[in-house]
Amino acid sequence: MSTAHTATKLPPAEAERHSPHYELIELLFFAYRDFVGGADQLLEAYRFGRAHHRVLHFVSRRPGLTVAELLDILRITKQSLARVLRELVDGGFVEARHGVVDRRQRLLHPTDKGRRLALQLAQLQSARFERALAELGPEARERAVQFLTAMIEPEERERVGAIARREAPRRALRAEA
Amino acid sequence: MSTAHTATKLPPAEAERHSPHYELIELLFFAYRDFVGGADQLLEAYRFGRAHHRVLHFVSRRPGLTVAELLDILRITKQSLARVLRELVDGGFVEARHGVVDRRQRLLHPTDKGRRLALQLAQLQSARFERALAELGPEARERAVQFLTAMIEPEERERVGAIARREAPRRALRAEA
DNA sequence: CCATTTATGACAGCCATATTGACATAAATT
DNA sequence: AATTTATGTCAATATGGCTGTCATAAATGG
Repeated sequence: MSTAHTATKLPPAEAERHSPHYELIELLFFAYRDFVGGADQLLEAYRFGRAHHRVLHFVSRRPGLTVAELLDILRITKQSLARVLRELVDGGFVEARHGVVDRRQRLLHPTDKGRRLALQLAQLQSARFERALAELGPEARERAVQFLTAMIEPEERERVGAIARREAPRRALRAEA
Repeated sequence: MSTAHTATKLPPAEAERHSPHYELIELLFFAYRDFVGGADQLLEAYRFGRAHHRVLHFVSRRPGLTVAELLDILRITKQSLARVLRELVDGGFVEARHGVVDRRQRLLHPTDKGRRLALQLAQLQSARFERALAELGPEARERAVQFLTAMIEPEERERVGAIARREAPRRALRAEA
């Protein structure tokens, strides 16, 4: 595979001269599949899909999130978000309060019911991390954070980190009704 | 949040008494999104989707794979596989040779064209690992393998490992035409 | 104050990926 | 000869995306 392990000078080859990290590629594929698999099952009971989960998750994590911010996080289109958001609102999992500072905005909040479901889902996925970390050493958590962060596009990291560490939105104050 | 943070005895709670690992959950979400994102772009040029990628990947990794084995790896239904496999065969990326030992089987092989595309995709994703690992220490690779393995369902690990380490299929010899 | 931009919603239609269920065929196994 | 296995196929359906277009209300800039 593009090798040439003889002792020649080995032209660095534009793409990548090493054999690909197949093991890592596959482990990440299977790890992610199991990671989302558990939640999917629970969601079925509510007739929700992954899209609902993602929306509910970020709304719970950042109450008062605007639709635009959510679109930016999820990187989907308004139309794709519309249906799942409507279903979550109709089902009483999320509610939208119109902004006071900017009354065009719909600031999204989880209801108690939404918070409970979001927590349940987070605990499910968290349990997998908990078990994995327990199998590894005491520094495993910190290392996992570093590894996963390194896997994210550098330009994205700050934004992602802000969400993950639950910092205040960079937008100014946003009172709401 | 089912809390009761008053200073009562705090029964250990069946599910999980700690606050969930939100940071890890979100980092994995974003890391995976970026991980598959690059390949998705390349695949568009061929009018293929992720499903095609997965099939091509595993067929390239395990030439001679049977349809049943592939279904077992991907955990999708026969019908879901049918279209993408047909498109890959029609496009000349994969070819099926009927088994000699068991003539019902279709042993799947990548063509040269298929191998090239698979390699290109693997290099793309591999480059992300390469960059990430370079940012971390020299033991990062081994640690990543351990972490990702720990994230996989224990009962799945052996099977996954067999694929990832590219061991011979557990089924006996399978000559082919 | 008017024009423009912004935040959001909504409709129609399309595509990709997956599902289930039913049925068909050929080959292997008992 | 009967059954099981490996595979294929058809029809119908769900989900989660997409694009394009249009509408409305509110904010903002000249």
